[in-house]
Amino acid sequence: MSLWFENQKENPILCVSAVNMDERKTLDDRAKMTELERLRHSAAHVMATAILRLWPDAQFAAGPPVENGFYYDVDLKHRISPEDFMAIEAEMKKEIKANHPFEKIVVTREQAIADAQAGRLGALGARPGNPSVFKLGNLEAIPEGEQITYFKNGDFVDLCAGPHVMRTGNIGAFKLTSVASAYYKGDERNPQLQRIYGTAFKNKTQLDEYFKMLEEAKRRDHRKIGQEMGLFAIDTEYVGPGLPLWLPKGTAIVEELEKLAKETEFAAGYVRVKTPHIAREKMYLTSGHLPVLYAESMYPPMTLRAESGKKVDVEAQARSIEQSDQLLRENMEKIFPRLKESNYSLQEFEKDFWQKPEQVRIHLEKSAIATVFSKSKWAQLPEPDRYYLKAMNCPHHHRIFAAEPRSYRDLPLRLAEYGTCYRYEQSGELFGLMRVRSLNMNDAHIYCTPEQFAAEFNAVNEMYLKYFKIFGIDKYVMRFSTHDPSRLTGDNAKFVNEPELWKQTEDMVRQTLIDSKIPYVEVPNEAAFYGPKIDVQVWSVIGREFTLATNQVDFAVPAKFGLTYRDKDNSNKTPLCIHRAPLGTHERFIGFLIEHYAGNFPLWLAPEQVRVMTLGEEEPLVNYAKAIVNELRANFVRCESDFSSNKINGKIQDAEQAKVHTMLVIGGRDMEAGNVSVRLHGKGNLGAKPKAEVVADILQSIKERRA
RNA sequence: GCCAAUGUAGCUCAGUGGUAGAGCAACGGUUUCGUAAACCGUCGGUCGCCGGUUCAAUCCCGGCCAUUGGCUCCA
Repeated sequence: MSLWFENQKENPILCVSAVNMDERKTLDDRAKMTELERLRHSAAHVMATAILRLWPDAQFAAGPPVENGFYYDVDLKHRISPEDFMAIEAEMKKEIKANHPFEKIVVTREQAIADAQAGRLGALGARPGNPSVFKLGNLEAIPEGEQITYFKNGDFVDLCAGPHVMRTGNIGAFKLTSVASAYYKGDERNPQLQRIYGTAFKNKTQLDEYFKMLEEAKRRDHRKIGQEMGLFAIDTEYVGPGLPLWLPKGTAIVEELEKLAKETEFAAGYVRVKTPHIAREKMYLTSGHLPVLYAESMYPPMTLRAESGKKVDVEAQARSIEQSDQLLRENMEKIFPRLKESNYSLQEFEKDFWQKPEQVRIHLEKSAIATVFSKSKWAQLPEPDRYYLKAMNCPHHHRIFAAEPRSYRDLPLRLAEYGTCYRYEQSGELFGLMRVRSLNMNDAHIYCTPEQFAAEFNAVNEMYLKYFKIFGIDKYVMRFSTHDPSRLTGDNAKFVNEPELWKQTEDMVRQTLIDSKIPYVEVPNEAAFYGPKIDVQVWSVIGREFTLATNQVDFAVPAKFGLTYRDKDNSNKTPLCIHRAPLGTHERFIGFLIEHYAGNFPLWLAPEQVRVMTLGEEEPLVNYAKAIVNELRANFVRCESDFSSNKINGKIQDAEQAKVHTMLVIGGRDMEAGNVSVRLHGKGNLGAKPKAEVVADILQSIKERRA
């Protein structure tokens, strides 16, 4: 159940996209379950019933309806695989055929605890010695005074607040879809359970439609289309997982987006900067990314240290020392007897090294030398000099702010950059272009005074809306993320420890949102480490949901860098900083656009905007066609040609499959009349038109960024 | 990172304990075609990587890597 806003500003505050109708929603929320959700919730119970018939010792945790179906989390020794689905579905059918009523039973907390301990909850009967452990946990989460209920279908009794359909027979058509894993209550410290997914509908027709829709979604998948259209490639073997290569066609889109951003930002008073991709450790110790708050999302450092004019990889040495083996050392000592001397320095070693014959040197790996040599030297090495790949652009921008003295007259200062960042996302999180390790952010940092904050923050929000209009994005939610005070300090600290500033800035953002009447939802505990933020969550047409744009407040880091401006009263003050990325990253944004348009990009974005093809290869005809190609290319239109000996149907087939936006088909008749025949991708033949008119229309459409 | 599934030619996919096939693409030739596939031929693979079992492994077993579906995390 996802709620979104259809680009309207009617209801100022709004409800949550309840992806999980989970155990701990309020009873009120649960009562709002739609008919279909009830049906799926009931299907989850029936599935549990079936699983218990096959594996009586299964322990169940939570089994809610979700956006496209339902799941039930189960703890079971047997690993359920899709091969088991048939058997489970067969048991489910029996339960549905039996048409048991769903009976609601009200019990006392004492009774519920006793039943759980007897293993009777989420079970077909009492299971001595096998208590319903997860149900006990769920019981604890139910507030005092709230009614505790069971639902019973046939022999199966479950702790459940409902609601359900009347009878098992009301579950029309269902199918198990996948098995995944999930932590109990979503917490990775809890045991890992098997999550069995299924879906259910009122009838077979709707179920079939759903699977058809999934097929359609597969066709639109950005990974598939990106591959077919030659937009990007991910070369895990040579480049690395999560590090996409933009092929020429994809780069065309990248550059159109950058052009759009640059024009928009220029008009909004931004200035552009450029920064390197790496920085020294001090940068991130100062910003707070290191040592804790962002460390696990960063690539490990490159460690450099100058010694006798050579770069030495100190970290590699350290690792090698730990693993060094005696044999290696002995072999090395045969070649370099002085290694046995404790005061043998690296400089001396180097001299000796270069005196050895090449055949010897060639077999000595650098790391082997480091291993043997540094064993005694390690303690003498100076502090390593570490460089990190940047995970964010802000620290570099802060240093640009610091590069010159600033006056209140300079503010707001808006520094923009399409900056490339590198984040070490966990391996299981990588996903096509949507979740990658190298990302190009449509980034900018706005340094302003508290008085300027609301106007600047709003201007950023307005910029989102402007972009969304261009791309026809009408399903989105603004998510206002705040901090969790319990995570300012301690082992699982997630936010900078500035409780007062958190409160002030969160109030400020909330007020700005309310004043501007932008609909939003508030989500606790999801702020950036340096301040509250607004993310814009969108849904691609195939129902994939993710965060595109972001607008974040930073009250903490400018102060850590000692950034100040001279105010009217001649005092030095710390600016506020707004981090914003309305187009998110190229990777995710283009991934989204591919699915949004199903690869059928509007003319201005299309990788290949125009293809000119001829009927035949006669010279005059080809020359006429070439002149058109040249004219378009002279106007920066991405125009290709097909003058091959292929038949026209074949050429058209090729162009349609390549999703070329505009196809210009030229034969003798067109040439004689000074015409071209226009065919639009997916729209068929529009017939012959005067050449000049067609060219002008193409240029105009691109200029206006027509949808 | 965790759980599960998957990995065969550029792409989509067959297949087998005895060192592999199809269609499309690519390349060469023939064809000169008015809006979604003209015809013929050729090339193309360390069957993800490493190890084990076996006379013999792409197939069986183990480890690793990657992808996918989720979990956790996030632009």
